[in-house]
Amino acid sequence: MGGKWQKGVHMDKESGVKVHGWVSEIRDLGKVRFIVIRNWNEKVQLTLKRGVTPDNLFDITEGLTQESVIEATGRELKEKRAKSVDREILPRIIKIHSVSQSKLPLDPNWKVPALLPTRLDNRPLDLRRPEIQAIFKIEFSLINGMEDWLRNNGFMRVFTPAIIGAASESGAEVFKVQYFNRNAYLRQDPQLHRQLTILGGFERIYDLGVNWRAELSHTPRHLSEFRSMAVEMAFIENEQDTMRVEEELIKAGMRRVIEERKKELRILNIEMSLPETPFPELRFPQVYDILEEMGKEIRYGDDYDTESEKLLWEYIKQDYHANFFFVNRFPFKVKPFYVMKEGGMWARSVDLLYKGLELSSGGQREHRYDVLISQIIEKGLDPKSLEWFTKFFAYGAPPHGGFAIGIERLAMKLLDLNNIKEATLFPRDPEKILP
RNA sequence: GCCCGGGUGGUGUAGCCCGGCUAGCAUUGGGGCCUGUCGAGCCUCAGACCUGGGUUCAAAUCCCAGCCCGGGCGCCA
Repeated sequence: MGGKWQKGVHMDKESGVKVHGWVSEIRDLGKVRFIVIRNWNEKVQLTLKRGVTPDNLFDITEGLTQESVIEATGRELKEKRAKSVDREILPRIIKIHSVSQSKLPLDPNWKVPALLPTRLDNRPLDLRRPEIQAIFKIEFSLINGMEDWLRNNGFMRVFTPAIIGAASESGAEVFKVQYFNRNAYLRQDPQLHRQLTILGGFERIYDLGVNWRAELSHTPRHLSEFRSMAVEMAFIENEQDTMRVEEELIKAGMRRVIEERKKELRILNIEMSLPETPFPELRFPQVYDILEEMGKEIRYGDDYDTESEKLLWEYIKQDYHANFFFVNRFPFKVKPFYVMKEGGMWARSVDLLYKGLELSSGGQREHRYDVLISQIIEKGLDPKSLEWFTKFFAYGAPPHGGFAIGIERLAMKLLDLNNIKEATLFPRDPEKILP
């Protein structure tokens, strides 16, 4: 008999409804026993009554523990009497798939909240909580909305290598891996291969993938392994084109979340509304003046620091009533060799900040072979070591640019999470690689 | 990597300043009572001072080291 799947529940007219899930609560009142199960869509109460329910169901559920996995078939009450569940069922059959040990390492019912390290050590149990599942459902919709927007606007998804033969030169520390009989590195950004794909004649691409950073960062906004939505496009006029794409992309992701994750947003108590576009743009060197007015002195030509990011957010909130904003024209000396210069000292290099946190870096890349080589020399790098990358610019390179948005950072800030690990299923940091 | 703060039953905490008697509470777990509970209730039992060293008659409490965790900074997404 083929039933149909509806909200994770198997429907079948003759035998009634079939439900499954993890046991959330058991309340035994002697002659009546309530078993509440939870799955990723709903909570269902099984009501067992002496005299109505077959006696064997009382027997087999006698030693049942919280977090055991069961399946039940029975009649659904048209008017449920249970308050805090979605449905109530009088079971006829109960099948026990797995009995959980008692003394749980954390309580998914959250009667006693566990701390983050405990939760991450026992992540599969933590993930059973509806509010944690809500985070990842929202993240799924966010990425889906972004990908759909990219596809609808002519971008093609590509996969670039995660293992690279030479450490790229962005300054971030890389993980070394044993590659047969020599050393290789895990990418800290798909940047350079995205550019090489552009040189391959693919004009609008994105790479949704993993990046690794071997930095000893102990902060609520860093991971050793994180994912990014990395976009690259050819034949741009200037870096403004990448900014227009980036803000629409973010908006499209948020629009999708608002459309299909109302329930999850409510669980997390988040009111999400679409930001206005275009996002405000601040530029160096005016950034120095803004900061100085706010009492923060940054030397002309230097990069700003974490405190400045927050100050600039304050400024943007007051003057533009916005939370997203771009910072453009960073000093060339604090950016990598491949960015396009602007007026000698600055670069067409753009960061996107949201609520005071850097979400992405990007901008226009240098596509002129001679200029690229001279910038490598200016940075004090060995042109020979980058030849594997630069030599293809000698055979025809279009103007191009792009950006990479940190997925977990975006999700973290959209959902007001206070640690990026909350937005990661199994986060990796310098200490933690298990589970 | 640097600077702060912290590790008490399975989970979350009180106690630490000012060392001292069965280390308190909640939740969880075992047993019992209850036919509509819903953070069920009531009775009862069980379970802990991160590791190592030092000071002292006596250390969860004071000192040192290590390990682990959290926050800030740097770096970045």
